[in-house]
Amino acid sequence: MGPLDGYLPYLLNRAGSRIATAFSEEVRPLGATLQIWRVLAALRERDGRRMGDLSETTSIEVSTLTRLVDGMEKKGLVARRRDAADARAVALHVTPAGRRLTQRLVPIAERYETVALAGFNAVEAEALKAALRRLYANMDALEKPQRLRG
Amino acid sequence: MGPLDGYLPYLLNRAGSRIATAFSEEVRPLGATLQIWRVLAALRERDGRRMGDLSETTSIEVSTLTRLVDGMEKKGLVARRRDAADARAVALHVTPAGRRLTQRLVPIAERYETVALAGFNAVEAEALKAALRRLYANMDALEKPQRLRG
DNA sequence: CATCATTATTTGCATTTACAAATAATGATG
DNA sequence: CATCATTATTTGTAAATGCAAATAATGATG
Repeated sequence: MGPLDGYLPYLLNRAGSRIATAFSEEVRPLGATLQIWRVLAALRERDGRRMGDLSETTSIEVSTLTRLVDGMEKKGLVARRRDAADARAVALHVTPAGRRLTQRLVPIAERYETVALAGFNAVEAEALKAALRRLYANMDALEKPQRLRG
Repeated sequence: MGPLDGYLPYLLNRAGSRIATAFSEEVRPLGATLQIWRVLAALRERDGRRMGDLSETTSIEVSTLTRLVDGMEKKGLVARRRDAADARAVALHVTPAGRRLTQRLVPIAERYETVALAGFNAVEAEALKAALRRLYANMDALEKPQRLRG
């Protein structure tokens, strides 16, 4: 393995960390954090998600998510409800206050995307996104082999 | 802003987290962690780096790095030395034990790169890396405007 | 050489994080 | 319907993290 800046996981982490740090700093005055934004963004896409689903989408470990949601509930941003279909599960719903905060965060998030992709044309930007999706899917190969059901 | 999976920072974090989690799990039996690997990899590229430099290259916050290095020193992987040129700075050096651990981690790291880029040809892989470097550089625009010196 | 602004690292401390174990509910199976 | 394996979430607890303040050393400046 040669220089760090030819190593993909390094480049990925470096870029991700830099966006994350800058974004965190920027939303702090609004009383938000990056993790809160991730949850709100996931619920904005689809409200009433379960904890497990939310954990998967946000890449936040479930036990961490539980406590993050505790805090968001205290702030009145979301509400836990027992899932109608399966009472083991908890469905999370945004409140009006949560929606208002989301509305303030979306433009910031959009700006980050714009800045990050400055100088990329539409084709290049889409190629990058496609590559990242592909990369994510490729990692299936390293997952603990799942027991087959049935 | 539309669906999450069209949002670049989301894709970036998702891919990065997935690699990070899998890698962490895999190196745990060796007594290593992802952060330890990051430090060792940076020192492998260039030994005797200062803490600040190391923090920048690894994306680990300096105060966190200090304590991480404390632990690595206790494990005998690295040694702190006062920087020759500037006694305010601390230069970090790998020990033989650190080198041995690095040698065991490199093949694992290489495998991660291979798996992540499965199905990419050389041109596509290089394009992705170039895009990530570019994206990282683009974030300069959001940095707190630095006071000019002189 | 004392003072002072600057830079590099460490420490204090409160919060966040993650693994593992505990709890809660489901859906068979007998 | 009691039992049991399975799935979803939470809790216990120790370690990692990050901001802010403290410490240490430098390099002018007088």
